[in-house]
Amino acid sequence: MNPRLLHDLLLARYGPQAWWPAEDAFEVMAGAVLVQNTAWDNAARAVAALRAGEHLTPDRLVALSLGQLQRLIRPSGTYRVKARRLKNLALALVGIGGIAGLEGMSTTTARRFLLAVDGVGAETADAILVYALHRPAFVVDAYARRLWRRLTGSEAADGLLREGAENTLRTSAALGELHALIVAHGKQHCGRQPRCAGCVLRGDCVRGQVSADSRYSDR
DNA sequence: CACCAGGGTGGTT
DNA sequence: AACCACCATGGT
Repeated sequence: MNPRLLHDLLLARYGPQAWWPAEDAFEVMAGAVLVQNTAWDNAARAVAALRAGEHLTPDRLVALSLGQLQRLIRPSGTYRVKARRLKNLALALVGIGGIAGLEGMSTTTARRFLLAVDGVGAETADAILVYALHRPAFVVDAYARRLWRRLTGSEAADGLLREGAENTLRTSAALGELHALIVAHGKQHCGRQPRCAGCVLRGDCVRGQVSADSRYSDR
């Protein structure tokens, strides 16, 4: 399965996703926590509330009481958990001198730093790396695993999927677009019919856009 | 009414 | 290492 081919086919079908419009890096980071297991519209309400109160910096967020923070982000769901996680992240950033401290790190160092925050797992860390810091990182999520499974018929460790994509595409723009496209494809398309998720590569759902012989090409 | 959404953690087997 | 309950709101 070639990530570049997948990127090109999905892009041709769904178009540019213009994902994660945010005013600054910390807004992306907060959004990445708030969207965990949550529909984006609900996370966006919480982000808007934080923005409206001008709380979207590490220092301002740390200054909020837990109760105030919980009240502001309530529409995003699991708000007691997320309030704690946002504070953990903001506090960790304050500890390294703010966003600049994170931007000064190499991508692998930044990734370790983010993963050390209680409440930031691999998916959230990679989303922050690619969408907030514009690093070449690929977000492996449930859609990507399912697509891989259906295209190849086998399982693969998250790390292998991630490195495969990162080693092939190499730019944050392409890797961020690929993840967004996979999500767009995964949610809008054939949610739980096992035979359908691979249609973009098989060419059988695409109405003449994709030739049927452009399917497998192992990396 | 059930089920899901741009997950992660902590506990149990 | 593989499961599992839990978190909790808003939309369909």
